[in-house]
Amino acid sequence: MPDAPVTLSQVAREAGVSLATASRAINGSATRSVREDLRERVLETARRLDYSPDPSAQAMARGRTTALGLVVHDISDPYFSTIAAGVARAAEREGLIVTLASTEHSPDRELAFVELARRQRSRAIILAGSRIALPDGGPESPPAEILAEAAGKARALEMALTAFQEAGGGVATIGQGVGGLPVVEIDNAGGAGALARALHGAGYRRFGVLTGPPGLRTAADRTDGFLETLSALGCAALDRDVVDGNFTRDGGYEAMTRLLSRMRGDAARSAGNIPEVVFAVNDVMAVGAIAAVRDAGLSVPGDIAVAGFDDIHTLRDVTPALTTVRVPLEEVGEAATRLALGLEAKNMVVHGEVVLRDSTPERSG
Amino acid sequence: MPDAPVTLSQVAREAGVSLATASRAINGSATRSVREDLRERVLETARRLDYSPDPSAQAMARGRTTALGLVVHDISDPYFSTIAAGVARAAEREGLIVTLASTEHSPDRELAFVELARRQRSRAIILAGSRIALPDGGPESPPAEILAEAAGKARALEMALTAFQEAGGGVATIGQGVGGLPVVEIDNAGGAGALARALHGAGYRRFGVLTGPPGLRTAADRTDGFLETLSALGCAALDRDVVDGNFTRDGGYEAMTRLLSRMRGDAARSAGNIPEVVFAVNDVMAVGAIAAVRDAGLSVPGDIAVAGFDDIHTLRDVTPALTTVRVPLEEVGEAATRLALGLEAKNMVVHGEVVLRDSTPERSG
DNA sequence: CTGTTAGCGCTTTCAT
DNA sequence: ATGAAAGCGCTAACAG
Repeated sequence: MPDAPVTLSQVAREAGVSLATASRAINGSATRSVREDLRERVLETARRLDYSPDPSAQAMARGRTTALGLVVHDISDPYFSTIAAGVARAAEREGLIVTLASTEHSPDRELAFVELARRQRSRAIILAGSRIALPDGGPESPPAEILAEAAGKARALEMALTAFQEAGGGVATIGQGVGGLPVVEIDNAGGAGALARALHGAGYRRFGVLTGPPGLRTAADRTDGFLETLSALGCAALDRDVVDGNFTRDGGYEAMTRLLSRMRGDAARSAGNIPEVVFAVNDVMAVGAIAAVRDAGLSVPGDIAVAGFDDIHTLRDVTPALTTVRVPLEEVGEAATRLALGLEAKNMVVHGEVVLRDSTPERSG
Repeated sequence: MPDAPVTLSQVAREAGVSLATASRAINGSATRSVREDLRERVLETARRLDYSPDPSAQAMARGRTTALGLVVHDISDPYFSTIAAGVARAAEREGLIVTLASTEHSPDRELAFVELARRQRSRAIILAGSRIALPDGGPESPPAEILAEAAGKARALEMALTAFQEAGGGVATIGQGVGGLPVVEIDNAGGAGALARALHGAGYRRFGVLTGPPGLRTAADRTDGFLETLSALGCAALDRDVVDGNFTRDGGYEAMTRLLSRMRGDAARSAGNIPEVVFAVNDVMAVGAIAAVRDAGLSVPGDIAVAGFDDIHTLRDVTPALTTVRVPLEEVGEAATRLALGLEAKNMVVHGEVVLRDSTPERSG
């Protein structure tokens, strides 16, 4: 027979106390206290009956749930799944249940989940990799109407987040700040700059960049940080390529293919206009870029060196080993959780660490 | 001001109807119906007030939640995160919220989550990669007490799952069946067998196997399927190695390293006792194995060919491209969701597809 | 067809 | 220190 879960009142009856006392004994009330022997008795019967509270009922009574919402673009992307692992660990430590939303890059779905979190009275919500930030309207930026629509959605999301916060929920974003909301900031610009400096130090002088999709702040910051450091060093990128799509392996492949074909057609090719190294703004794209180089009959790093960003663990064994900027993603997830829960001072910033590997060998000459 | 979410009674009042009518208008009661104009009016006010129901309250009243529990070993493992993507997609389609549990390979935590799901009255629960199955007590099997403990935990888990089911929850497991519970079975043995046949067809005759941790059914089935087909073809594996740890990249690395050192010391080495190809029972391990071969100063596939299992998307670009058995993990996740929800007939089985790539080139001679 | 009224399981005043 | 009772927001009998 479907044995219904044991309720608190059963425990109370069995222990010979009132419902209220049982409740207080089990989750120690702030104001009231319970006589030692009674508490003992209640706890013991609870254990014996294998009682455990119904989260929904507690949520109703307390006006807040025990749920922590995690919103990612795509849980199958190792960037996000690594963050998710950190969040899951930290959440469990706090006794919270994590509810996962994989938006598949849809801003509408992102918004819907934030609103769901609010009405569901989630304890907190963590947004990873939000597209919230807007492109700065550079030369390759999309048409105005698209921009306006994106701006509208970004604003709606920010409002929803703020509303959630005002309703008492905790919020944390991962990546970059959003209108004053708490953030575990990843120093994308700084990391990319450090990478540029390291590559320059290794003897590279001619650079290409696969920038990732316009409108993704993470991508833009990495690009900018890289380019700015480059010019500070007296170099300029030879070529940059905007990747459509979503920061993916295939995006990296296509971008590199375009970059390569541009080089081929280039009359200035003999003038040394070929990048010695190409920086793809994340590892997953870098891997696609390497594949593209190979499919074009060239070699990495022989003909072109390639560097990425993130240091995705699963990609640790690609060949040649990828030069990248390590970001402790799992820790970022944990930090975001603590931040969202108010266990931590706000707005921490995580710095990446440059890791030079075989994909960008020291360049002698 | 923390604007509290709009409640149904506010909507009812505003629309000038009773609470019950409002409820019926919004989620069409099975038995009762509502006059068209009233329904309209309610719906309109609900929209205007931006009402949305409180899931906890609905859960209490209805006696069941809108939550779908997903339990995985490690969400940062691409095998599981890909499954999770499928589950998330299917769940969203059904209007369910997925609550994620990453157990970090702890059977205790697995059990705890199943029990949580029950008392929380989750609609359904999906277990991926459970360690539920027991080793068959082969020569390398662990000591009896460990076995007994594992058996106890497996039994407890199965009981919890059954209890959950009897309480009205849906259940699906992924990988292999568990005591008659619904399962999206992955034909691990068949896939591994097909791989063995394909490698044999490509000219390989001397095989090694990195079997993965004892006690993991998925690993065991793949190993067995491979070895059985091998002997049917008149071959035997030269060497097999048990990987401690958890089916991971490092596990693969270590296992391959051990296998290699065994070969070195082997007097029979000149007698052709070196495997031509090593089958690692999943891609992640295979990647580690390749790294180990290289670190030993040998090459893949020049000195040793390597094959994996799963066809993890993120690993698509390792070099050399990995021969593997493709498992449509995302679809598996979707199927499991439908199965757990009773939208699908039970116990589907998914067959993998052998994909021969550069890591196991045709062997002439 | 609509409205009234019990709860769902738990927390929390408010009395005692 | 304990208990009785009033909800939390919603659904589902049960009356009209």
